[in-house]
Amino acid sequence: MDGEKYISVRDFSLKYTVESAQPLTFYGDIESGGNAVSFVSGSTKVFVRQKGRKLYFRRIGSASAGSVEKELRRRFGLDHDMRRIYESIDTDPFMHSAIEKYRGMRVTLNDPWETALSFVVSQFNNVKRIRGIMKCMISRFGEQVKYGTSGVAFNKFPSYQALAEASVPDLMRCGAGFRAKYIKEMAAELSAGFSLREIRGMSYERAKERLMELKGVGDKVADCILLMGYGKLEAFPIDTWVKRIVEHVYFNGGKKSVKEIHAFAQEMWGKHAGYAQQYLFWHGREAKVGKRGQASVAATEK
DNA sequence: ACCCAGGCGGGCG
DNA sequence: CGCCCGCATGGG
Repeated sequence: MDGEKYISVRDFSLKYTVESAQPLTFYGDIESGGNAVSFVSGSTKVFVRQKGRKLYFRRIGSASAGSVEKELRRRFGLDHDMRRIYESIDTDPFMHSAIEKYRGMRVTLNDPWETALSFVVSQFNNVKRIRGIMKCMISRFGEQVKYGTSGVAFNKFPSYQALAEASVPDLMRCGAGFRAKYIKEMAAELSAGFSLREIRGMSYERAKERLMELKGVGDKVADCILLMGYGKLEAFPIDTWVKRIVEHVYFNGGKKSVKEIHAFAQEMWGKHAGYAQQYLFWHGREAKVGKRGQASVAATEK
């Protein structure tokens, strides 16, 4: 392991990024109130912490410092043009306060398989339990890596082959519940040759259609995979929170179908709708928008 | 006890 | 198509 190096950053918050229920949140180890995190990338364990405009990192494993820096830039969206993105999603008072409150939160870009597994596990589930299930699967099914004589050891992210070979009861022992059969079947489809690589070259619409052929992947999970696994920033995942928040903030509480909300989001935020979604989701969730006891919020207020 | 959680698949009209 | 239901599990 080499010493610590750093990347200069601006409009970046490691804390908000890792806390906001993205794939890394589900299996990375968040420390120091969100200002530090460690995670395994390939066969290398990476430690990251932020102090002001410096993002410090160190590593255990074979990857070079240069490749880790490149991975961090890619993964944390450090090269996203935040000035332009904020400009295009700062459409109303609600979005404005979301941006103000969580400035620096990035949409992360993760491995497609890691993203797919994370969001299949996320369905009809809560963040705390998703974390527990992901960590269990990593420790039980991920190949163990050891470095040096000090006995430093950690597990790689499990391969889909490993999960395809696992039994449903084994997966359920990690708390996966009724999702266990989806996980096994999706892993089996990938092992049988379903190409996640080919998705990369497809249009958003075609890619979504293709991903939804996987067991356990529906409209919402497909959009999550496209947004956080492929960097398709126009994807707009609609979960119970986003649906409730959009209805409450932009339609005065009126019920809207998922289809109507997709159309609304595209019209409103276009190619950066995915960024708008992440800020809507996190700000709305923290403020309990549309839930009992929330403070009043509306797009037109004030 | 009861309700909910970053939904999806399957069945029905 | 759209609608409705069941689904494992743990925490509030």
